[in-house]
Amino acid sequence: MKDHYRAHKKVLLAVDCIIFGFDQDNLKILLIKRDFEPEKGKWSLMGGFLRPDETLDDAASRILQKLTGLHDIYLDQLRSFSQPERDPVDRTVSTAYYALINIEEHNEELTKKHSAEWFNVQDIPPLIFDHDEMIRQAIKRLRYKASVEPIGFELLPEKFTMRQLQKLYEAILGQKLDKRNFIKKILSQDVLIKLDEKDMTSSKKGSFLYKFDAEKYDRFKI
Amino acid sequence: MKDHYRAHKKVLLAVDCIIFGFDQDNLKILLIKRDFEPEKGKWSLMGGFLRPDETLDDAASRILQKLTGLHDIYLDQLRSFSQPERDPVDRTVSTAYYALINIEEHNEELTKKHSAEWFNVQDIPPLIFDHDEMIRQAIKRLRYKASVEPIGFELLPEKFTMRQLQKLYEAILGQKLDKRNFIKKILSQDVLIKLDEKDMTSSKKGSFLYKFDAEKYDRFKI
DNA sequence: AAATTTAAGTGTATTATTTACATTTAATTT
DNA sequence: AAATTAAATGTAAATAATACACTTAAATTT
Repeated sequence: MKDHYRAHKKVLLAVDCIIFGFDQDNLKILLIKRDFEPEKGKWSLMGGFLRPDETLDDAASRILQKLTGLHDIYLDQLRSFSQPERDPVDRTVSTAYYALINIEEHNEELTKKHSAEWFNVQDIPPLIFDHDEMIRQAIKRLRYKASVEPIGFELLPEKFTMRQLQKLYEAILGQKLDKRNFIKKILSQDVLIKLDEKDMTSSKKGSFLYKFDAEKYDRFKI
Repeated sequence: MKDHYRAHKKVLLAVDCIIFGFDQDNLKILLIKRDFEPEKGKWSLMGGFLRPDETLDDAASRILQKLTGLHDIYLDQLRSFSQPERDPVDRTVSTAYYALINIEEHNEELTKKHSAEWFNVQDIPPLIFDHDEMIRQAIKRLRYKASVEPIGFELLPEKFTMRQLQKLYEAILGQKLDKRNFIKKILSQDVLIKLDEKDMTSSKKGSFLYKFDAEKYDRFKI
């Protein structure tokens, strides 16, 4: 190795995942009881360390898969957190990622293992290190995204009603929305396909189901 | 150190700075001729390694100050880049920051040292590693910022004309803007103070100078 | 002193987007 | 047949974005 490089101290690089889910009412985050020291037994984001042969994106996918068993999850890098004393054991810089997953479809795999548990975003327990700050920033980012591009494909079942989609947006943005204006706006984005099928569980009349037009949805993404 | 931690490989953590400046006509980026191996002599972003006692933000400030001599520069974290082979010498993850500085006020300090040179954003030479990708993403971020909040305080002299501000926006966004609509929009944001003073260099009539209202400008920031 | 030159400064009409707001409809249950 | 339930729907008003061209202030030239 070149001398110039040798002079510098290496650090541990961690990845922490803010895993968002939606349960038809509330935006939730998956937390785990940390099973090693320090702070063993406290609530924490799911995390792990970067391996020599992978990118941070790879590491986030791997860690997410370990917890959820799921491949091909939506993941986006949030930012890196680097307070020198954030982890008291050893200098560790952590890059936070956030993920969106469908709770209903994958609930069994999730909470069995790792003593994982979903918490409403308004109701997060005390967390280790700077994980609360990571969550704060992830929510801010998710809100921003919801305001500029369609979102929800990853958080909803394949077929969903307008009401469900609106509730998801309300949960993300933390505010009530007007039904007519919401529908108008969403339909103008032209990313939904209206199905010939109704969901009959919510009312006597039933409500039409929609699905995302994957191609148009992707084209919309920034 | 705890066993759990010992098992993981440490990496070098670098910081690279995309330094934006504006010369009254073009958006520019400051590059340096790299003075060590590998890739010695090639153009590169200004960078350095994280020290044990500092945050990534601190490191970016320090590195920026080394090159520019300037304190209190606007700096924002872009994201971390982690391809395993991005630096051929040793595994190095780099966190990119972008900075905005006023070229005119600081040109001497800058280009003397470190064989630094300003390049138009449309005209960046081949760079080492993944620095071109970092620049691409930084420009994208800067454009986004310019579209949602006032920008330019850091890139313009203290007093400036509407024409200069418009040219800055045009350089950032890479497109011509309508003069009347631009002024209307900027004034509606209520972050400018019109001075009783004219710049007489650009025309016979002279044009009024403005400055930013620091308090209102900051309140606008996301 | 009048005419010319130069860039600064200004307004309005049109279109698109966002917001506020209430009734009707389809199907089931009683 | 009447009542119930949530779904579905439209319009007017306000705000924001866009397109577009002439007048003005001061210096310079004739």
